[in-house]
Amino acid sequence: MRLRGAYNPVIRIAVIDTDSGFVTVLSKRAEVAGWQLSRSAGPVPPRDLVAMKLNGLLIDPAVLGDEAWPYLERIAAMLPELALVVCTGRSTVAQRVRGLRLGVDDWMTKPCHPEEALARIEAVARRHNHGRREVESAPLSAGELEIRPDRFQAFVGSEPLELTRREFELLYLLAEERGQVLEREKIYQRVWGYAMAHGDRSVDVFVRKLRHKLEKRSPSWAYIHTHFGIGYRFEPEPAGIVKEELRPAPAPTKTSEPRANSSSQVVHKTFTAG
Amino acid sequence: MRLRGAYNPVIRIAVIDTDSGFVTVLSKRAEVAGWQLSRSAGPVPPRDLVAMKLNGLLIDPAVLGDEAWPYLERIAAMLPELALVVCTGRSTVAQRVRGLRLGVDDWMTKPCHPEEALARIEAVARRHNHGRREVESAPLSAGELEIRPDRFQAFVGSEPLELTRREFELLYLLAEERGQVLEREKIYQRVWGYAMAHGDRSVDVFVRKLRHKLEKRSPSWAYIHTHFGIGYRFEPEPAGIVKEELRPAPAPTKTSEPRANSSSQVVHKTFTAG
DNA sequence: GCACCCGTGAAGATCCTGTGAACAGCAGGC
DNA sequence: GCCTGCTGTTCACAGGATCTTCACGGGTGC
Repeated sequence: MRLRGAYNPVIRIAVIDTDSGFVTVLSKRAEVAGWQLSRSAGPVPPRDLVAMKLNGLLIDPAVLGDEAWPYLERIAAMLPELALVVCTGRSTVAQRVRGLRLGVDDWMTKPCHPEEALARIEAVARRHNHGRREVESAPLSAGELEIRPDRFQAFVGSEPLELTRREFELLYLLAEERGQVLEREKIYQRVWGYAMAHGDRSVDVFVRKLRHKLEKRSPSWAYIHTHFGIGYRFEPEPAGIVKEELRPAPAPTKTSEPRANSSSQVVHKTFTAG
Repeated sequence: MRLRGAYNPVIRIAVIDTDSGFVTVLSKRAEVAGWQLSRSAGPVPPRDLVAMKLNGLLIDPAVLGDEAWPYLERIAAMLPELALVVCTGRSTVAQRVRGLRLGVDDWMTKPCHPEEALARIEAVARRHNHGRREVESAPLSAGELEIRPDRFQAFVGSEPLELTRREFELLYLLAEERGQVLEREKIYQRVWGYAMAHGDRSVDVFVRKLRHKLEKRSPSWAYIHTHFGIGYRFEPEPAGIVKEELRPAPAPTKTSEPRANSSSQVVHKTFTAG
């Protein structure tokens, strides 16, 4: 195995099932296909699933007992990217529909063939990856900035910004979607890999850190713009633009003081949207 | 409670199947869910499928005979965005795996419950929309206006209207339903996400703010029209038009004064129908 | 002419973001 | 094992931006 970036192409799936015969066969097939498969006979805490950075989860809810529905629901909500496939014994139409509406991606009935199980997981993953970006290794340029995924670092000239990993990933995501306004939830989902908890301010804090480091190395550019009530947008712009030219008539009433950059306060915002 | 997008795209699916009973029930359910469903008893040329702008296709390959595999393959290749679901009689594991690997997203076995069929299509579509850049990122044009969901903002030329989030969502909703008169309650329901309290004037206030900003950037057009006792309608019209051409006979009575824009008062209303 | 509806402006409440700092987790070095 | 530096997370506060609400008056339909 080799090191890979944050954007790893290895397919990692987990199986939660007590039918060891089925799981063993599945495991063999998965190995042939080059997938990483981990198995468990009981519920795995959602936190751990997050840490495993899974692409798919095949689960028999029967092993969860009463906790099955809440568990599935929690998983689906926390990890919307995860290919969540159920494979279980008899079930009613209502149960299947409930599961699918909850966020389960596919529902198979046992006995099911391992090959079909893999094919279905694959189909879900393919569907999911469609919208996704291709291999990311090409450096991006923006303003004075050069963002190099191969180094997990951004540079101004030859000076690195000394970004930490999360900072880099956030910057890279924003820069990839240059010009687009990204909602906080989307950002969190894509950088952290799971759903943002209500009230989490991490994205804001990291944006602040990024701005700080960006400004240190590239003071005359503004890169990250706030969109009130929505999220952030990446777009390199020469700083100091206050867009006066837009005002039809400045109408210098009385308080016509320049209002320019007072001391160290810097205008990060363009507030295109509120 | 949080803000939500107001964009509710219609889901369009097609069914290719000869089992008219099944299709009829399906069709009923789809209607209830607010989906558009079109039916066909034989193969539909891929070109036509493209033109239909479908979100999903439910198909029984049995009606295609020998052409089934190539047909499925062509569809999957031409329309990777389409949720392609098979629902057919008995099949072998090998057939199912082949189908899934070809690009079929889900494979059900008849007899299958219509509700489950819809739930599965929905599940595929949901998965698909996740990785994807917003479905509704296509900008709308109206008069001098360009409405860009990717920026949560509307522009005239390159000048943004500087709409806040709510203002934008309201404008976008109205523009999506261009030409339709929308009741206040409906508008509130879709933009705010919950039912409007009796006597709430928020919609009116936001329409006013919108008109104000629209007029600032695009003074020679009227976009939002009031329908007394009902609600509002979006339709870009060059300003100053009083719709004389609609009256059977202009019959220039006496009040033929230009009634043009007196000072700052502007006519927002067209009052086509009370 | 009379109810009712809508446009308008403003004020207060509410929500959102920037900011600084404290806290927790982890890895490496001693 | 213990200390230390680096990261990432969480919290509380303050200043603004935005949203809601209200009252008033003119407009509209009957």
